[in-house]
Amino acid sequence: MVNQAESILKSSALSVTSSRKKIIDIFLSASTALAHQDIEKLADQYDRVTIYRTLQTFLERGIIHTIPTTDNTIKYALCSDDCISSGHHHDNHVHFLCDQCGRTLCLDDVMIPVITLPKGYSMKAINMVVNGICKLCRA
Amino acid sequence: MVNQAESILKSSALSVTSSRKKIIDIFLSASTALAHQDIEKLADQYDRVTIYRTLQTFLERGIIHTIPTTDNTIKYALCSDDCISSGHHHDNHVHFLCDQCGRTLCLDDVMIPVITLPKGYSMKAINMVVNGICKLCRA
DNA sequence: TGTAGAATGCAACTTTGTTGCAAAATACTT
DNA sequence: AAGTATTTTGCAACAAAGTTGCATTCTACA
Ligand SMILES: [Mn+2]
Ligand SMILES: [Mn+2]
Ligand SMILES: [Zn+2]
Ligand SMILES: [Zn+2]
Repeated sequence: MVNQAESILKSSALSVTSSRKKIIDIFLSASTALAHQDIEKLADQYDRVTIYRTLQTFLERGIIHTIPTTDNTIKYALCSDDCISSGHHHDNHVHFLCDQCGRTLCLDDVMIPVITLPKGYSMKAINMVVNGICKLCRA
Repeated sequence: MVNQAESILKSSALSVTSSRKKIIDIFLSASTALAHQDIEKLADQYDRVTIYRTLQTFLERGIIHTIPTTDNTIKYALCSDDCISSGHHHDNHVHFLCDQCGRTLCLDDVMIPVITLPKGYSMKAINMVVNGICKLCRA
C-alpha cells in the first residue's frame, strides 16, 4: 500500500490500474468537487469512456458521491472516511455552490437538518445544496 | 385575459404566443415537475429549440423554477403565486423524487429549514431534494 | 392596417453520454 | 517467474442533448 489511491482501491476490492489511481489522485488533490469535464481535462491521457466507467464504478463502491446542481452538471467528490466505512452510504452534509467562482464545496461540518415528510412518503436519501458566494470570493 | 396561461404571460410582460401558452398549459395540468424531454413530447408540434428558449425565458422571469436531481436531468415546475409575486424569487419548499415511478414533486407544504453556514459564506438560494418512495407508489 | 421588433423553425454544429468489441493489463494459479 | 482467466481499457460508431446563426413568421402597438 504505497500510496493512498492504491489503498482506497484495495479496500474497495478494485483492481489497481493507472487510470483509477490517477482519478483518485485528482480527487485527493482537489479542494472542490469536480465535474466529469474537469476530470477529463486533468486526466486527458485516458479515454473519455474510461472516465465515465471509472466514475460509475467509484459511485457504486461508495468511493465518491454526487452533488446535484441546478445547471445540469453533476459534480463528484470523494467520500469522507466515515462515509465509506459505515456499511451503507450516508452523505449527510450540505454542499455549497459559489455563483462567482463556480466551485462546488463539501461543507463537511454542516449537517443536513431533519425534516418531516407528509404521510405516505419514505426517505432514502437527501441532498441540500446552497448557492451563494464562497469564503474565498468574498474575501 | 381569457385563460390562465395568457394571464401569466402578460403579468411577466411576455408576448403571448401559442408555444408559450402551450407550455404553460402543460405545466398547469401536470401534477409533477417535468424534464425538458417530457415537455418536448407533450408539445411536439413545436421545435426543440423553441422549447429550450421558452424554458430559459420562463426561468429568467421566475415563471418556473428548476429542481436539481442526482441523475443529471433538471426538472422544471411552475412557481407558486407568492413565489412569483414577491419581487425576487424564493422557492423555499422541499422537492421529492420517487425512485420507483420517477416522478418529481413539489412538497409545497414542507419548508426548507434554516441552516447556518460557516463564516464567510453567503447564501443566495437553497435546494433540498429528497429521494425515496412516493405516496402513490407506496399505496 | 402597417410596421418595428420579437419569437420561431430550420439547418448545421458541438458537446455529452452509451454500447460492442478487440487489445491490453491485472490478479491469480501453478 | 510464467501462463492464464478475468477485468479493464481504447477505439469506433452511435445516440441524445444542447447551442448558434439566420431567414421567415408572428405579435404588439402606433
Ligand atoms: Mn460532499
Ligand atoms: Mn417546486
Ligand atoms: Zn467562490
Ligand atoms: Zn412514486
